[in-house]
Amino acid sequence: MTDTPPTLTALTAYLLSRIGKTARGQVAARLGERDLRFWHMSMLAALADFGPHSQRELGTRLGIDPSDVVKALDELTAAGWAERTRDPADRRKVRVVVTPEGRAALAGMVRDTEVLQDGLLAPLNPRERARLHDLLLKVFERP
Amino acid sequence: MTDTPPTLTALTAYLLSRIGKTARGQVAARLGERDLRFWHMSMLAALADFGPHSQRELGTRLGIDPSDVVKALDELTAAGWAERTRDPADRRKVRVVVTPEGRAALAGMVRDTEVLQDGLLAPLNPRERARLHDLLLKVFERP
DNA sequence: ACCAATGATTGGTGACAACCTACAATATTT
DNA sequence: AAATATTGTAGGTTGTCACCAATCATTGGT
Repeated sequence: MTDTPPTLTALTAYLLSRIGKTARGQVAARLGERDLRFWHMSMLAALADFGPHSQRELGTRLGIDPSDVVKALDELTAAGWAERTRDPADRRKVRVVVTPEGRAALAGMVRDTEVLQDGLLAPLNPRERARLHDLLLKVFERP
Repeated sequence: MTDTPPTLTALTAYLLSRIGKTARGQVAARLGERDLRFWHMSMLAALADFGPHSQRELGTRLGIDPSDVVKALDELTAAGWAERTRDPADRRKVRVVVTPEGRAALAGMVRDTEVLQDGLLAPLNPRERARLHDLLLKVFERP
């Protein structure tokens, strides 16, 4: 009775949308326990992986509106996870860097996500999980 | 510069969430051109695949609040795609059936989604697409 | 020196999903 | 018959998300 219509499950796009939503939901719930949102992690990851950004760079990289970047960074700096300093070369720009505390927080979020992901992918064995990740990556990096 | 942080792309949960979102977005955009929403398709599919439902059954099957089912059905019946008749055995219940026009509309939406899905999965060859669908299905039907 | 463009910021907006309460009609239980 | 539960319905709330316009400081070009 709780079954999903086959007409829908026959569509890969539907499965992606549906599973993506539960994944998103679980991550959001997990992060929410510590009053975090999805883009807290995204921003910290961007800063940790690619080094300092201007806010505009951050926005374009993550596909977020510049005005929303401001609000997000307000919280990150308030938590002591990122710091804003004026770029001396171009004083309009803000140079955003991640702090060691920010890196630690990011590591925690990643671990949480991995635990959760283990549950989500429970029906798959390690080889299948790797295969799934590989295929998703290909789709994601649409060349 | 538009690259996504590897810390994130290393997480299958992130890829699922992200790709799912774009899939959802594209389907929503496509349907939106005809003033349709996601659950128009879900409901029609449920009715077409499993036969008549009471509204509560529809709601629990699709994970939608009963009050929202009402609003959704208002639109479906207004479009002539579904019909409400009182269940003679239990006059509290409403028996919801899909009309032939509803089935035709559903078929159209499915075709649209398939076209769109072709674009989304462009980086994969047919064999890979089948494999992806298979893996997603396993995850979806978590036993 | 002036003007146009850029970056950050503020303060909104509209759309939407999820949820919740109250209620009327009907069924079921006591 | 009376109390209780279920079903559909109407209406509203909340949070989030994406987006937009206006503003201010700063820069680069002319």
